[in-house]
Amino acid sequence: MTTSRAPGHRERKKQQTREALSWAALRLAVERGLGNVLVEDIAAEAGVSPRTFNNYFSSKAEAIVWRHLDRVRHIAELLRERPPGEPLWDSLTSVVVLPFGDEGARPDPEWTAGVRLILGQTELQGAFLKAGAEAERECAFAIAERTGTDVGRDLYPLLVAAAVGAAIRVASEQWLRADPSVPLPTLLRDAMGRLAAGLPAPNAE
Amino acid sequence: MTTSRAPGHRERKKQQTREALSWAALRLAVERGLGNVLVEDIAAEAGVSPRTFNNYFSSKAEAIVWRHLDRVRHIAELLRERPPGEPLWDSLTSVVVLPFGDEGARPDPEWTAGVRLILGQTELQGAFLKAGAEAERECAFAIAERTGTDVGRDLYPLLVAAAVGAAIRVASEQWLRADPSVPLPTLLRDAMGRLAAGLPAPNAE
DNA sequence: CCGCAATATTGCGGGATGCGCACTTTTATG
DNA sequence: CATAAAAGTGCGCATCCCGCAATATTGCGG
Repeated sequence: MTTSRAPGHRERKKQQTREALSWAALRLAVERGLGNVLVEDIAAEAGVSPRTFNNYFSSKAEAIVWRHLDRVRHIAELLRERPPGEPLWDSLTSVVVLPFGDEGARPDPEWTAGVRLILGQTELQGAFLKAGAEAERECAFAIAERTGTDVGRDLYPLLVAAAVGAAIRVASEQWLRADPSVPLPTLLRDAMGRLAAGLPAPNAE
Repeated sequence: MTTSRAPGHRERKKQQTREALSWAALRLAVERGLGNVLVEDIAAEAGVSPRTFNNYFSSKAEAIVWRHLDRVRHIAELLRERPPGEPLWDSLTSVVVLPFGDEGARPDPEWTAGVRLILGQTELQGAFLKAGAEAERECAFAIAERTGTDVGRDLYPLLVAAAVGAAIRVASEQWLRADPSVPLPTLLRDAMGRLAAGLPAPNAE
């Protein structure tokens, strides 16, 4: 649980194995389809026994989605590093955009394929959302610190975290769907801006 | 079993069976714990063969969560029935609160137990969230009609739907956690109000 | 540098699941 | 009433998830 006083070198290798497994799972699933990948294959790809796979992940889906979770998890940390004076929603927006590369940056085909796989395969969506929810809870704590609220009693921090999670999710979906490719950070900023503005109905026209 | 006398309502019986299965799954899982319930038991409880269970649901989790999905699904319909003049967020709030009973109403122990089970058991959360996401997509269409936007091109309707879904989720969790029981509709209104207000940081004090 | 204790990995095995396939029963239609 | 369509059923298999116990690896103190 507490990561602090470990000598690290052992934990390090574990994390390495975990990453290798997650990576292998994603790669195989992308290239030959989720249904045609056995746990056995993933383990082989990562150089461990099939049984070991389940020491790290309790399902294929969990393994594939883990990289995402790890990524979004950083958002909470990043949020804590923001200058305390900054308005909350400015912090949130910066922090949400950050892990997804700079505005004009590379799509990163590896990442794109992963997102496409996850959002496409029905069986992964559950795990994906669940991972997202976990990440949200961590963010909620950071938000609570920031706003002087209590995760246990006030609904505010969890609500904000969930809303932000929703924004990320929706922006990502739209990003994949967008025909003339629009940079994800742009979509994220748009979504966050609307949230902060109270999601007013767009003056249609 | 009741043979529906009216012709054509084969669909009716199917729905009936589906409901029986979902109901049985929920009931058994609540009373003896999810891990101690076999598909076989659920099927027996509903009076069909185990194989038939999988014709309706592809997992225990899906069966349990289905009732929830069915419930939330109505929100989209309800939204379409609102007077077109009403401000969007007023409509949304009404419609969100509606399926969960009136303000001062019954807790409905059956429902409470179900929610508690779903939010507690890790294995159900994925399915639960996935079902929620599906419901959100349906709501998005209703919102798009209402606001003259396009689900395929604009990110607005999906964003609003996802935010509303987040509000429902968070409010429900808080409702279970609340020590001096607070009515769920109250929490829902609170959450929706904050969303519509742009989730301003509460003036701490 | 060595042996010991903690921890990680592995193999085995069983219970349960999800689903394809073919067969039987029920229901709707002409 | 005959017959086709659709739902329910039984069987079997590939896979999965996990507990348990044995083994290998790692880190630490002497």
